[in-house]
Amino acid sequence: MMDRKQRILDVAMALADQKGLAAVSMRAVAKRVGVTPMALYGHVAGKEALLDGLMGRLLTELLPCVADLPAEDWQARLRALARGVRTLAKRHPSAFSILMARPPVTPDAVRVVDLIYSALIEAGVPPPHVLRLERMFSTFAMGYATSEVAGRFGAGTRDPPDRRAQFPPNEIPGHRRLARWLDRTTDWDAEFEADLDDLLSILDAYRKG
Amino acid sequence: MMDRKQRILDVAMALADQKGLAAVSMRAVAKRVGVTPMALYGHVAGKEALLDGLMGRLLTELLPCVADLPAEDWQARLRALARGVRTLAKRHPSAFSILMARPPVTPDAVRVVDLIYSALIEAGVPPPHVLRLERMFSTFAMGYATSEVAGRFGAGTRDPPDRRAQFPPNEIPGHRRLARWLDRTTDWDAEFEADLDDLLSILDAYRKG
DNA sequence: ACCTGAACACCGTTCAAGT
DNA sequence: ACCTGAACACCGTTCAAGT
Repeated sequence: MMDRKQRILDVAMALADQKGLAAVSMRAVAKRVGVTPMALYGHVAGKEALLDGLMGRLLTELLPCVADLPAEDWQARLRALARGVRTLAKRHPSAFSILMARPPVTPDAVRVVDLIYSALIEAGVPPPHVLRLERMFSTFAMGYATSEVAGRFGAGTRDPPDRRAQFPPNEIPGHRRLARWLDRTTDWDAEFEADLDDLLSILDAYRKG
Repeated sequence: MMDRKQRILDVAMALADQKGLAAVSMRAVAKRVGVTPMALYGHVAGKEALLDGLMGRLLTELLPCVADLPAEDWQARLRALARGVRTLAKRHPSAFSILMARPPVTPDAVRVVDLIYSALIEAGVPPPHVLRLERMFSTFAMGYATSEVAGRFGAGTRDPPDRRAQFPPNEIPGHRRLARWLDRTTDWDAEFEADLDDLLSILDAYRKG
């Protein structure tokens, strides 16, 4: 038999994937594990610890995305990490939001940060800028993925003619001028890659070697 | 007497500010309003609608941050918006997370997006890029503010010597090489401004006029 | 060491009833 | 039109008790 704690986290993640994060309750997890709610407390300190455990799972799942890439190819590694974040968000859309909502406390969080630090150092970014640019890079990747799965993108432009019709024309002049483009559908993969290009071009400006 | 719905949202926001988003329950709001929980349902469709109402409040509070700035000064407007987002997050740290967790459905969400569209158009960014760069810009500003108030920044580096000590030295080589800088405290205001500089420099590359 | 049962103080929401 | 009371099906967690 498997470690009980791992089984609990398996069940919690499956529940999040199938029914959303709101359905991840101590009682629902216990029922699926086949045990009384109180039995969970022997393996997990409480609900908060359960969510931290899910965060750990997410970060562990992210780590292998750079495994095949040599340390020298820092651009490929940064791109792979960013794409990995987005893939992770699509695999676990409900649980993913934990990553932006709570402080990262697991060891793998430090490992992920270290992958980005190492890539930036390899790129020749001076150390004082590495810390900041790591945060900028990860903030963008997580923010984009979160926005995508949470529906933040598209909600403002979804059914745009209807929404725009609610406003007097001069109140939202930007939308008015962009109407032609707002009615197009967006290729989110392509947009993400274009954003990555722009961000990597920023890094270029800081490289010294 | 004030509109009941506005009073309900006042109370909900105050509750979020004082006791966190988890304390914003229909029952707790009703108690503070001085009414039975069921009485709320006449003015708000349910808990979800209540949270949408809070999102509306946040966006309405953000809008005036560019009021004094002329449309021509698009750089000042973008900077003011980004700073406004961050100020908003500090004023309502708990409620702020709603903005990244749910699709923006209020009219003011469209108005905020329009301010950024207009600034980018004013800057001379070609229309096809405006939509993408608006999302990149807002994703960054919201992501930074969310990370800051949710504790995502700093958690990995807080008490860094202790955390680093848990790892064999070669497993996190980036942290090892950056140890000298990791032990410094970070000026988050300055970091945000530096990030803004970098993002605005990206926009510069797309300007045509 | 690991689990259970009963209990406490909470949730969101429905529904029928009151004024 | 607006509110209430009782009820239903849930929560997280404590505590004493079982094996």
